[in-house]
Amino acid sequence: MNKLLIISGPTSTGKTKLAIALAKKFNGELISADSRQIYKGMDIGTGKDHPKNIPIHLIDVINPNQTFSVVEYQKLAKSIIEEIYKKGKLPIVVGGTGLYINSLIDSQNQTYHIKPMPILRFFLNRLSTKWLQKIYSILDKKAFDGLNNSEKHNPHRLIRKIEIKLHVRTDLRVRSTTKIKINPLHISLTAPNPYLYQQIDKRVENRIKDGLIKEIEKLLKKYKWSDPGLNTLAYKEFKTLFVETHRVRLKNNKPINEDLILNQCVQQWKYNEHALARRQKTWFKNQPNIHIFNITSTGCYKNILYTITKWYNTE
RNA sequence: CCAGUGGUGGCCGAACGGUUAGGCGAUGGUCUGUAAAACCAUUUUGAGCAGGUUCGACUCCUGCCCACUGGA
Repeated sequence: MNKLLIISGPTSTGKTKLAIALAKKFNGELISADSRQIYKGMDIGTGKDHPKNIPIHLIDVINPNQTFSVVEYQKLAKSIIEEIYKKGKLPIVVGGTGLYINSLIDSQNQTYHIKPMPILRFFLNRLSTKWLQKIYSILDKKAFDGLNNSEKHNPHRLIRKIEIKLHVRTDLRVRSTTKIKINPLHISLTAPNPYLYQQIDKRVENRIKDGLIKEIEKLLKKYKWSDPGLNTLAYKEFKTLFVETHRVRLKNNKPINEDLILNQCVQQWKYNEHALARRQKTWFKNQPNIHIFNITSTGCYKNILYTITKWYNTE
C-alpha cells in the first residue's frame, strides 16, 4: 500500500531537519505543510532556512497578495504525492499547519466541495458577530444551539457555516477525491513550553539579524499590509514600526525612538510565536493515530526511527 | 540638602471614600475553503512601610523609605 510519512509539530522543534534526514534514509521526497511558506518573497520571516540543494514541494507557490486555502493545498499536495508514488519514492509531508495535514489523511466528512461565495462574504464581513449569530440561528437553530462558546463568537467560522447552509445544493454528491488508498504514519514532535520559548526567542533574534526588516521593506514596495500574506507572524508585528516611522517622516516633527518601537515589535512577535506554539500543541495533542515524541527526552530520535522503520517494512 | 511628581496583582495601567477597569503575559481549550488565521475559558482582592481620620480607605492626613525630574 502507498505509504505517506508525516512529520508535524509546533514551531521550532526541528521538523525540517528531521525530515531531511529521513528523506535521505528512506528515499523520500519532501512536501511542505506550511500555510506561510507557500508565499514567495517571505523567506526570512517564515524561516525557509533549509539547504538549497534539498527540494521541498509547495514552498513559494503564490504571491503575498493572493489568497490560498486548504482546498488548494489539498489539490496540489495530492497530485504531488501521486507523482512521487509513480517514481517509487516515499512522500514525506513536513510542517506545522495541522489543518493542511488533516486534509491529506482524513478526507471524509468534509464540506470542502462547497465553494466560498465572495459576494456573500463581502456582506457578512461587515456585520457584527451578534448579527452573524442571529442569521445562523435563523438558518439552522439546532446547529447554532449546538455550537460551543468559542465557535459562537468566531466570525470567520460563523460566516463559513452560513455559507455552507446557503449554498445551492447542486453538487451534493461529494465526488470522491481519493483515488488511491494511503497508509499514513504521523510522527509529531513536541517539547515543554519553556524549552520551545527559548528556541523561538533565539530564532527571532537571528531573523532580525538576517535582515528581516529589509525583507519587509522590499515586500512593501509591491504589496500592502492588507494583503493576505502579510497577516503573518514576523511581518504583522512590524506594521506599527513602519506606519509610525512613515508618519513621522511625513510630518517631520517629534523624532521618535525607532529602536524602542523595534524592540516592542520584536517582543510582541516573540509572544505571538509562543501562542502559536501552544495552539499547535493543543491541535496535535488531539489528533487520532498520531505518535508524539518529546525531543528533549533521551532516545527520542532512536524511538522515532524505530517506529518509522517498523511501519516502513510492513506491507 | 530643598522642591515637585510618583510608588497599584508576573508586567503595564485606569477610575474611585463604600461590588477593584482594561491590556499584556501565562495556562488550558475550540476548529473541516482565511488555520502562523479567527475564537473561547481560567489566572477570584493587590495597593512601598508605619501610623492617623472615618461606620468604611487604594482613594484623605502625618511620618519614614524608594524612584524619577528640577534646583542648590
